[in-house]
Amino acid sequence: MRAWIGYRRMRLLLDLQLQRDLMSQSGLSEPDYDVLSNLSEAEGRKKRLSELAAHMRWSKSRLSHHLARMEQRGLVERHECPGDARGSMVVLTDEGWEAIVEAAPGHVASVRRHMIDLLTDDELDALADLSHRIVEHLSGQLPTS
Amino acid sequence: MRAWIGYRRMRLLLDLQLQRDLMSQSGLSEPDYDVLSNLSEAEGRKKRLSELAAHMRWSKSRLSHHLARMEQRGLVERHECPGDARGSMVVLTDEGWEAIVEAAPGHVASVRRHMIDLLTDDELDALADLSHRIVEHLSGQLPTS
DNA sequence: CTACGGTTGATGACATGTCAACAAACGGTC
DNA sequence: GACCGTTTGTTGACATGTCATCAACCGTAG
Repeated sequence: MRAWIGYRRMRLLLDLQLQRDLMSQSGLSEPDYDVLSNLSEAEGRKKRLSELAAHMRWSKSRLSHHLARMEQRGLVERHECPGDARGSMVVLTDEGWEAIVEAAPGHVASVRRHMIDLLTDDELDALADLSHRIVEHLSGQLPTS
Repeated sequence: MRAWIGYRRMRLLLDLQLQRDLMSQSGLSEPDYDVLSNLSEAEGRKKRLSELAAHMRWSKSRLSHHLARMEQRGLVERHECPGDARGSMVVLTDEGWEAIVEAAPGHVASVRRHMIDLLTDDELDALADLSHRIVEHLSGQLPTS
């Protein structure tokens, strides 16, 4: 029970803090950051919408809505998908690239300050292990979507 | 980094799973459950709105909106607050009490199944300790609100 | 070629959360 | 008692996420 209560409260406060740091430093929300980060690591800074959604474990609907908003801000673009007229390619714009490049160091520092630096090496190992186990467990029984 | 990535993914999947279990078993969302749970433990099954908000670390606005929705479903009621004509007392209705009593066992079982039972005693201790330390750290630098 | 079931992504309605502005009431001071 | 800064809770506008639905497109079977 201690572990559960602690986890809940940590999750609440940590998210709040990171969200605020990120927003104040770069004007990006965490979902924005995740999308940009994923795209920036992709081949050619672009990715098929459904692949992106699957990798992030977002619904296509959510991603589509979010991209619409990011598109309006000039961070990404939708291009036609060669070989599949249904699909769309999500492309990182130069502006989006700059945004993630500027935001990343601050975000990483923020994560270190509020989490990583507070834990011992043993604790980090334990956390990595246990979260990996839980993720494995849950991945097995998620909807195939 | 492993710890960070793992934590992120665990958080995403675990929330999804628990949310779905809870919703399908009892028709309550996690925020609903948290509100009801808090109220059910309170003196006389009622609590001042701002106290409730502070204890849950929700904004008063969020709580007010959420209560409006829960009130429409008959789970809670707003009463006048004796001694402070501004305030409002949030009161658990009988219906709300039944809802939380029925939902609790399933939710606890769900938490055990997807998290607690997957971890060793050492890991649970470690998680409790590290989350407590992070919460302490973050509590120190939160807005006074 | 045509038909058919499955996939892809967009969309509208709606639930939820954030933020800023507000009115009412409080409490201490003069 | 009138004043004034603070606290309380509500509200509206808006950002975000979910769900069901849809049209267009794919691939395959006949």
